[in-house]
Amino acid sequence: MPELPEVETVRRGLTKSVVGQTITEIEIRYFKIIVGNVQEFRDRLLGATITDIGRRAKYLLFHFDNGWTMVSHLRMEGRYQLRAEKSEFDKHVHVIFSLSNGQYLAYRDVRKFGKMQLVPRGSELNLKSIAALGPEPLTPEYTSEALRAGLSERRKSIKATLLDQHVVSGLGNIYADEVLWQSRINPQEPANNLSATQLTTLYQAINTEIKRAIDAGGTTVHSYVNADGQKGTFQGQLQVYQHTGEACPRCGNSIAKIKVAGRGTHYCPVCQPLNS
DNA sequence: ATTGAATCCTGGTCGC
DNA sequence: TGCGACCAGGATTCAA
Repeated sequence: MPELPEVETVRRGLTKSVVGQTITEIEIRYFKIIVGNVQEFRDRLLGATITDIGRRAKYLLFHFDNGWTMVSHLRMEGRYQLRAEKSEFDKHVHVIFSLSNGQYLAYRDVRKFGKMQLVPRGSELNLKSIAALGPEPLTPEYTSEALRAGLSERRKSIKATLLDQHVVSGLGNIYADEVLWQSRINPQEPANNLSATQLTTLYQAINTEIKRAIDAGGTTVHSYVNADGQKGTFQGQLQVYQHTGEACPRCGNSIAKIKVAGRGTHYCPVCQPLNS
């Protein structure tokens, strides 16, 4: 599942490969990927040139020279592919942009959970879903005080709270498990029950982990591949995610997998104990 | 206001 | 070998 580091990696790859390109044709094979009127989506992007690509948390923001911005969320398995021939796309490709350089930029999504939406440039941050996002790691808005305040009013588990994009944005199932392990916090610990030390440790771990993952080009799990077709390497640095039954790198005990808030959760029961 | 459940999807896995 | 049942999982919607 692409999280902030993976989306940032995709953003950088696409910035190199498609900025400056003009959309000459659009083929939409599965309409439900598009939020809003499909015909308007198509009409507004035909002839438009990509000027730059931004990002907010896990949302990609394709800015066009005609004043429109395409907001794209990859959800579970969405990814972009750049190919020389349309025939190279399989049945999971749902939207194909023909580019002025003759290449094709496609959106592929096996589970069809991803969404694309066109909004006037500058209004994307006002979208309900984006406006409600909490501060994201590695930005001035993400402070230890913001984290403390956000967690203090949540009684549900810290794992569920980290997945909730309203407190901190950009984390998903992989990095939530990893930062909790780094911080020696039990995933089921109520968010408002963290000690001051745990809060400080968690705050730092989130920044550090996200930065390291971005530097590594993200984590490649299952279907995730960035726009260049390259794989990120951060999976080699994961300590608990998908390491069920293996030895905890810190204490040697067995990594457990449980379900928290409906999500598979990996942790070490020995060095991530519940607070008493 | 917060919280939990249901929802969307398909490939993979399991049991027979 | 095949087939039905079940599951994962981010964000949204709805209900409590």
